[in-house]
Amino acid sequence: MIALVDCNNFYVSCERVFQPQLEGQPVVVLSNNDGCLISRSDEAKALGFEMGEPYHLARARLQQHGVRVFSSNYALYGDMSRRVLRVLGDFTPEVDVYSIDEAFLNLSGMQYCAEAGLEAYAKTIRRTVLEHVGIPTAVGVAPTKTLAKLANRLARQQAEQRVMVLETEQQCWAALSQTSVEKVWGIGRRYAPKLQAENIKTAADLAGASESWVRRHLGGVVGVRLWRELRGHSCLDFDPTELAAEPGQPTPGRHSVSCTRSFGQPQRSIITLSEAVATFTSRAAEKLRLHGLAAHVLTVILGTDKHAPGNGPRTHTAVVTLPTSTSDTGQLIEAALQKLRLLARPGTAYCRAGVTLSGLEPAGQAQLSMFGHSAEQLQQRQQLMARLDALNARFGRGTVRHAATGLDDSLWRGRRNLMSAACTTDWQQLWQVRS
DNA sequence: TCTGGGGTCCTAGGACCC
DNA sequence: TCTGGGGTCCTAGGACCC
Repeated sequence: MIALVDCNNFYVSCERVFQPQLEGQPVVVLSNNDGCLISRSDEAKALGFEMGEPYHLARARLQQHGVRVFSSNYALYGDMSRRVLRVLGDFTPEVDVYSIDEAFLNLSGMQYCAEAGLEAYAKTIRRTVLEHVGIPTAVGVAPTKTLAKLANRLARQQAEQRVMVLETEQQCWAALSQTSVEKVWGIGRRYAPKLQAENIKTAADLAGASESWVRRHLGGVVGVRLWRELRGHSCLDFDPTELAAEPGQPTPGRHSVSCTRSFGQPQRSIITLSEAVATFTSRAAEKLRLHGLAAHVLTVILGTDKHAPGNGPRTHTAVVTLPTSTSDTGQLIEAALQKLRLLARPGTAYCRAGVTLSGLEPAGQAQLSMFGHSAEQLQQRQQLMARLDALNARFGRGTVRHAATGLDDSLWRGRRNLMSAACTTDWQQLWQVRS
């Protein structure tokens, strides 16, 4: 059996932990660049605010209803997420982290812990996370990941306990018939109307369709996998995440690492674009080293205004294959800027840029003659990166950085005017209690 | 004026090669 | 005059998820 633990309205919950006066109040959290609403308290949902709604369109109504608005504070949310995962790790040795606010727990073989039954065990998980971290969760338990997601949705509708266990086949079918098909994990805005038109209204209707029908109408192998999962046959890998891993230990299963951002203002100057791309490359390289990985493919991305009329391509990409894999910021920046100069068209206004690193492999698979460096030079560069990361970890991101990232990011940096303090990860922003 | 970012997987067309 | 087929790489985009 698989449990899905989901921290509903996670970002709002994080803000509430340190500002308890927000409890019971309508609260929303914005995306990067203060662009859209990405987390809403139940009170804000009840007022009609939608997921992904543009902030500039919602602003007047938010003000009118006295909704508290926050820019996203990923330093805080990331740290709270790690705390939740640490608690979950006490309930099973196998935790598969799905996103910042969701994780699958493998409960097979945990019968001896769950003697009082899976429902009691799920309630204990929920209570413990709330007591230790202050974050509310919902827990769905079922035979497959897709059914656990479905159980989780139903759990959220429970008044108090927010736990739902689907153990028997009858329980699974009952849950499937209570769930409309567009709520199924993997059915998005394109497939939902198609299924409705075929008179498939509920998850049970879909599970009851024939395999060949599903293969034909639901994207081939992807649809069949979903269909089997709904019928209780596990098709999605359970891929335990190494929670205790020290930073720098290779993280398996990852295929790419990116850093892309929208600019506060459109940018035309190659100098500004270069500084932004160098900054994003540095950040991606940090992530790479944190996961103990090295990349041998780098993609530079430039995006024009995706909301402007016209049919031309909205993103332009250029791919570099590096001589060998690396996680060295300097080498990655050099490669990225070389490509950027070929990609950027003079006079074009770009609204977004980024870098994706792929072709990942565990770092340290000695890459001699990398960019013409000897083994000693290579070792020195690795030590340099380790020092850089240690300094930035201690004194804050960007304390020591490459000159190519520029001195002034105010031209291109996105807006984040409403941010709460990074009160669990930054000594300068510790939580203050006034008497 | 102002519309996120980070992922995965799949498909399609053009250029190029043999 | 007659103008194949298979492969790779690149770019772009679609679909889905959180």
